Amino acid sequence: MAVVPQDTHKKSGRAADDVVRCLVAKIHAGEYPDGSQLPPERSLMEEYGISRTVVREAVQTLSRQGLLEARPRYRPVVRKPGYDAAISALENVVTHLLSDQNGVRNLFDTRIMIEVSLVRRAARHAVKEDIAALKAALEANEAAIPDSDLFYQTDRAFHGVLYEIARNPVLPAIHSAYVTWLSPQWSQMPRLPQRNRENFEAHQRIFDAILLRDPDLAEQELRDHLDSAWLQVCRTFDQDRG
Amino acid sequence: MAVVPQDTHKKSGRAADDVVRCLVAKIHAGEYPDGSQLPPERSLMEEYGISRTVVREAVQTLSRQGLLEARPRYRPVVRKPGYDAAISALENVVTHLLSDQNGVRNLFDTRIMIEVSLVRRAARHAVKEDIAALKAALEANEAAIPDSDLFYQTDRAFHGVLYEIARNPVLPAIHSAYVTWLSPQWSQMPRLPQRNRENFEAHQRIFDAILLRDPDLAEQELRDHLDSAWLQVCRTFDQDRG
DNA sequence: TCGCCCTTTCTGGTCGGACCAAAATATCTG
DNA sequence: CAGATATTTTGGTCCGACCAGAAAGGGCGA
Repeated sequence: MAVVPQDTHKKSGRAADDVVRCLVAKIHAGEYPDGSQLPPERSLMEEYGISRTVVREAVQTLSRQGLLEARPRYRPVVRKPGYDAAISALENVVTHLLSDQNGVRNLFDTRIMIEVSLVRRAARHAVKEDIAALKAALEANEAAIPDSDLFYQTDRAFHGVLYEIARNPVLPAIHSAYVTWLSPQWSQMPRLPQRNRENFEAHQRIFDAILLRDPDLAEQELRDHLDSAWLQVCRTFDQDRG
Repeated sequence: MAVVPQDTHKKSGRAADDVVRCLVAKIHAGEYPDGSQLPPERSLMEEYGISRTVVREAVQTLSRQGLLEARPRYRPVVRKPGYDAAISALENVVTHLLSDQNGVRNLFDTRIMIEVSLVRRAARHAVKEDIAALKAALEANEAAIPDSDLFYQTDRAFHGVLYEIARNPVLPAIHSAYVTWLSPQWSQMPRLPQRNRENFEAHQRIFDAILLRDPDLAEQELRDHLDSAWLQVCRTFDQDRG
């Protein structure tokens, strides 16, 4: 019997929205614990006194938003979404926003802005574990210079360490978002060991600046690094730059 | 008779996803111009050779993602989403992430980080139009000290100017996201003219630091301002702080 | 008794048809 | 021509049905 949804007749035109609200509340309240599976659609339609159509619409909505994980023929699984789930919900929209070089530039600028903040913070507050992690990432990066694919991974990892230093779970999610959204631009670039080395050396300089506890220098090195990366992208795409 | 969608039989288990992809492509390609309305569902089901169920599912998906605006009983309208549309798609997820004070703190920290970047940038690169805008916002803010509601608006507006100085359309969207998501915390705080005055003076100091072209000072003033705001919030909610 | 395979049931995915109410459109009237 | 009215369109909801894959149950052999 469970809770007959007290029929909160919002003035909403959509029946599914009420169900969505109710399900959200239940998930939020822990009535559907994280990882558990939702009742079958046919149970829900009985419980809420609505048709399966509406149930499915509600489930789909929650699924699109990342609160449910609905694989093709399995029962939907409750998933308290992480910060990264949130970001994946943006995929289609972001694709549109990035359709022109302008959008890419705008996004890239925010990346510069954020990473500048991160390195400044690192230069001032990094503890030795952070330094060690950076150093490890840097060495892996150097070792990967001859292998461009591996270099790409270690490059990402190095920047990823920066996003973790603040110990704010939002930031790694943002990093993975940048990687995902900007990778189309990056992955088409020619990868030459020569360029790998230059990028590694940029990483090295950033690392050194952090070691020196010099936020301004770290910022400058990072800006140079990312500006250079942007130039490479622009050259690859043979388009005007911002 | 319209374009029979070349039936890109992806291995996808969901029929609606194919339609979604196709519609996204058409919107993206301008075949459905921004602002135009989508064909009726019954036309689409004929065009794609699918049932109305699937059509509706696809439309709903796009609507949730902000590419369509589907008011209850109107034809869906094509909307090339702006950066803010993207953010509104996150609402439910973010609501969950903010369910505990920890999530709020994490989000607020990113706000501090970003606004620090903004004021540093302003201190270094603001042109006189920016200064003028800041000054105007500041004066409006001061004039609103006795009226707490109005003060809240002008407070928001002052910070909003900071987000506009970089002339990156992503940033104002982020600002409005912060305002939307963090307002539940803020709006329940007692609003006293005394506190308004303190906040205004903080704004004043930030503005002065920008005028002085002193990024470090501007950063410090902004941190003090936001840290203070956070303390107020914590005190209001009588919860432990991070 | 244990483990494997087969059958039944369950469940989500899709379909087609139907009805309603509101919106859009056409039509009629003054 | 304008406004009121009738008709068509269209989205929202519901129903019942079928299919195919997944889960569960049961029987058989070792």
